[in-house]
Amino acid sequence: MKKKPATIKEIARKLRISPSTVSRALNDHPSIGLVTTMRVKKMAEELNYEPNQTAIFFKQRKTFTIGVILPSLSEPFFSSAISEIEDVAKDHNYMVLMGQSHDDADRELQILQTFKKHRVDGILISLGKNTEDLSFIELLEESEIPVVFFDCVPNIDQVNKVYSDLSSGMKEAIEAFASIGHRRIALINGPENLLATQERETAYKAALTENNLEYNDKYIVHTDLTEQGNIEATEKLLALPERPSAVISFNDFVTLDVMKYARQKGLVQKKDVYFISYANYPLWKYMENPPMGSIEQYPDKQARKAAEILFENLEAKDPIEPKTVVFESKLVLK
Amino acid sequence: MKKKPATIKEIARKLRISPSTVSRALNDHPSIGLVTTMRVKKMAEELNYEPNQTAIFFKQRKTFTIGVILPSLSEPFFSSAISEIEDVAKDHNYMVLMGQSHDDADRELQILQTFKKHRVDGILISLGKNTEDLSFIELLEESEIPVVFFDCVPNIDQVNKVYSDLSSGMKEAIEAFASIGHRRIALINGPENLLATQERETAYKAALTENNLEYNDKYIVHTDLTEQGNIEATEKLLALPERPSAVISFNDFVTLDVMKYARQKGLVQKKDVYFISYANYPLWKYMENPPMGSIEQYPDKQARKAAEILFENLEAKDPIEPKTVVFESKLVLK
DNA sequence: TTGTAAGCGTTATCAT
DNA sequence: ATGATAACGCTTACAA
Repeated sequence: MKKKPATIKEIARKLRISPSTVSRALNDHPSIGLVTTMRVKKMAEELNYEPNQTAIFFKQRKTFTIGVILPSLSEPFFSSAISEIEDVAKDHNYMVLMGQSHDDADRELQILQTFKKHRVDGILISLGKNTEDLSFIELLEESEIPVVFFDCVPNIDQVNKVYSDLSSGMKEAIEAFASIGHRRIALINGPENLLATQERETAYKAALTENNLEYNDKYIVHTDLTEQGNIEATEKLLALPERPSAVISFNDFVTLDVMKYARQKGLVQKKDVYFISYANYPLWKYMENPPMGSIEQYPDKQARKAAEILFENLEAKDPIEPKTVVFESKLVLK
Repeated sequence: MKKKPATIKEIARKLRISPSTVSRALNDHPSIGLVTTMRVKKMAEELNYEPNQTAIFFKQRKTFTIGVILPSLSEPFFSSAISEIEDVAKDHNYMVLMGQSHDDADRELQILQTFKKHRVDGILISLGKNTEDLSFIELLEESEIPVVFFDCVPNIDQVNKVYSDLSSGMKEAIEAFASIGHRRIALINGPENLLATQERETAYKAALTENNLEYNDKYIVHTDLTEQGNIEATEKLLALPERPSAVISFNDFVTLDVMKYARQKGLVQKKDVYFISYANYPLWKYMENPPMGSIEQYPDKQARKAAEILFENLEAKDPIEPKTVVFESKLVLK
């Protein structure tokens, strides 16, 4: 026994007035008499009337929904980002459609297409680590859906993007190490094809130079970010004749593996070796022996800004020039 | 210069055929000739036609969207839950609207209403810790939106629910402690008003009895789950004349604080005191000195099952009897 | 095999 | 102050 939700027509029929009057009354249109308005509202109440938003979405060509694509919510970085996004969306009376790419470019594209099908009003996206084909951006431009990239952003102009400048934190990290006497500072970097990897490398070299430290390519190793890869990278460093005394790694997860492995090899942290990494893991405070510091990238600030830019676009009458916002990363000592 | 998306009408006009033929051709309706079908598809391609889903949603009274409400994505438990849900949804060609209650009953209700407004086809919800007013359930029943509760479920019949039986894990934990000689086993429980707290307490007492251990109410303390609360609870236990040698806590986050505090007080883990807690933190493997074990509740299994039940309901012709599925919690030693 | 027309629920325009 | 009508884009009886 399905009882369909009440409609404006029904209210109109019961009240023997026209649907348009009902519509206006419900929207407190000034031209409708107080009495009528009251009668309509009362009847709406009685019938448990709820406007059919799908009809409204359809008519208004707007869904009050934004789509968010990010690699994985299991990374604290992104779960904290999406929380901010949800809050901003809520303030604008929008809902959030969510999709995880799991760093899979195909899946990313598929989510994007589904978002488009669902006619989201705007899109926030943090690209997956393997996304290389950026042609979808043109597609989005054609369909005039505003897009803001954050965190992992495409290396092109004329798009909205919010990201973190990795070099400021790298500089602080190397300064911090240098100031307590380290001269052999290694970098455990990520997969070589990643922009994020290249940025770290550039920043690393620049910061060494600024601190009058010699660059030695033996001190840069790479990991594919798996546990196995992290361990292999560590082994390479440990095998060096002049072992590094300080290590900066791609992210906290890498450092966790590296620290564990180094511990097994009998190395004592903050004595034999010091660690700093790009932050994506907020629970160091519980560790008995945390690394020396983390380079923070402030996912919440990035995400909020990205969402705000998106809503500026959504609420603007005329197209807005693409914006780029960069937040400095910052070393935070533990 | 806005170019509106192409519509079926446009294709029809250009091809000088009727919109219905176009519609049928696009949907591979068997009655339409192959030639026509081809011509239509070609033209659709040329015009970059994309069906306006909002119109389809409206007409079909379906949005192919499910809403998921959960307390907070920052808890690994829930981020892993929502990943499963997203995967199941994807298999059914559904999208996921996401809302975090942050354990705030008002916000929970508000999200629920927005979901209803957006006409989601179904809802998955893990109740917040403070939700006491369950009257919204009737509202949902009236609007005939299928709902499946998971993890934190209401204590009523005639609803779909999937949750974890806390007592099996508690039993295993106490057995594990008893088998290595512990006789003074404490419970650091959560806020007293929570169902989850009451369940733990009941299970704790039952398990003690089963293992011929004496129950002493001094060994149950409560925390409000803040760091401060966790520490105070620990202090109470440490102040006891006969200090417990083993501690089961409400969840891993509590244990993290407790372990840290105990360490500061000079207690050595797995010598002076042993820990087990309900799992919500998957990164113990990186710890130098993890607790003895965690009681797993398998968020992924719960969430998947809940989603599957939801889709059964969504795809069923006739109403389905409410289902209850219980997974046993399990002690996993580290 | 294809076309015609009605309808989904709402709102905006134009009349009265 | 209120009503009639059309329109949003699509699907689907029913007709031809």
